[in-house]
Amino acid sequence: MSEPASESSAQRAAEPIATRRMGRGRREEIVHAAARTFARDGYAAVGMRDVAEAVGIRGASLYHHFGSKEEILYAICLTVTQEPNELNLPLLDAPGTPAQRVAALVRGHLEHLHRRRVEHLVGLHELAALTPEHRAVVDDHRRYYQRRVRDVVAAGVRAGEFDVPDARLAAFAICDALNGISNWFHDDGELGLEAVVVGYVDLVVGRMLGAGRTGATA
Amino acid sequence: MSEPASESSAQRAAEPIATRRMGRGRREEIVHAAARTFARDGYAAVGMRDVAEAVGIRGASLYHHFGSKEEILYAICLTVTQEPNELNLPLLDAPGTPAQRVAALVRGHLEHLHRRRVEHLVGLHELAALTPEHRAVVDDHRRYYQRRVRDVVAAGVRAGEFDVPDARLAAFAICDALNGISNWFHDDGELGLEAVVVGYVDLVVGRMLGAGRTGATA
DNA sequence: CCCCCAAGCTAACCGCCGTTAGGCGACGAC
DNA sequence: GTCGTCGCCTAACGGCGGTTAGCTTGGGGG
Repeated sequence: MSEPASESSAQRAAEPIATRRMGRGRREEIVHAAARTFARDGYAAVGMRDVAEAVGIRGASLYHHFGSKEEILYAICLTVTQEPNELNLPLLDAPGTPAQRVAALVRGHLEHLHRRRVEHLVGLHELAALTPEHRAVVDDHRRYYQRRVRDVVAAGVRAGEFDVPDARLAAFAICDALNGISNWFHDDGELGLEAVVVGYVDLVVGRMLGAGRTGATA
Repeated sequence: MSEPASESSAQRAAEPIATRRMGRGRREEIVHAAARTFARDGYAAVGMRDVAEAVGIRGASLYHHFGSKEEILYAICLTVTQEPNELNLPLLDAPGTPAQRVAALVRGHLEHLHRRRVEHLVGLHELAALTPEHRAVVDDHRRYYQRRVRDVVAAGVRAGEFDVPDARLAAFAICDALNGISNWFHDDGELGLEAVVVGYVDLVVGRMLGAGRTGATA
């Protein structure tokens, strides 16, 4: 939806990023490889040459796809803020009770967290390295997500389905608990993704929000 | 060199004699100043000269107190992992029901989070910059804390006071929700610390752990 | 009274890393 | 065919920043 018109693309040629369709797959490849490296060693400890090596090219060649190192980080951060907004938030607009919709959001959030695991690790920890403008965009996306969560919680409270004194606090607790998962979840751990999804839907919807008595969590 | 630069002489004159005698407190002063700077600009973007300027000395002089920049970061990380272990975990050994003990831990945790706010911001986000050995120590402290939380949750479940299917998941959710607070809490916000403490004790102990029915949370 | 050490300073090094300049082969369009 | 341009290359710059070396000073213990 939101197409951030970066001024840096104007200096390069009369061809903005949006029309560069050739390198689209390449861009995603670079972003993903960079995310993996950043997640393992930290953004600051990884050089452009390292990122380039991860995709089999030379460091300077990266500048044919991205204007700067920070732009790569920005792309990573967008996939963990903008993408959930586009994929998960529609679940809150789907038909059903607030409990059902929150449950669907929790599941969708965790599946996205799992699918883009390395990107989330980077996007949660390396925000300080972003340009102030990019940081503002990312923060806006995240704030909007939290606000939508808060709104659906408040709606559930008004409908008598949820029972929490403060929808704001509950929304914060929910979002923090969900996002924190990416810090400890491992594919090879004792807990499978589905077990975590079921457990967190129960914890969040059934217990924290107090919707267990209506039995509408499934 | 008979006449030093005006700037350094001004700094020297601005520092009373008290600075000279503080051999022990100087480290803490540096750590706190560094934490504030790291929290605002990010560890990588802050140079030793910046940290030094924050305490009124020159960059090279920092090496009389710390062996490296990473050692300062390590000290910060210890105050947000080792210190909670020493201050908060004893609350779990105090007399009382599991619900009361968890409630006390939540309060203690949030108060420490507030007292060492900048240190927590750094300690949560800059772990990647630590030496592998230091990183291991910090991770050990954090794992131990989480394990103690899990154990008291499990104890409450065995005592019939809590009602959660998986103590591990509940402990993760609790710790993540608590630590996440430092990312959004502001002293000048609408929510005061005490309101957050009360709200989270209710959310975590009363609702997530299901101890509301026994009325033992206070 | 003298010596030593803690704590600070200036100067400088040096290696890393983001970034730029300019060239070269391949390939699709005309 | 030829032309442009896309993607990649090599070479190199520029400087930032952590770290070291060596000096000065002031205060406290012997």
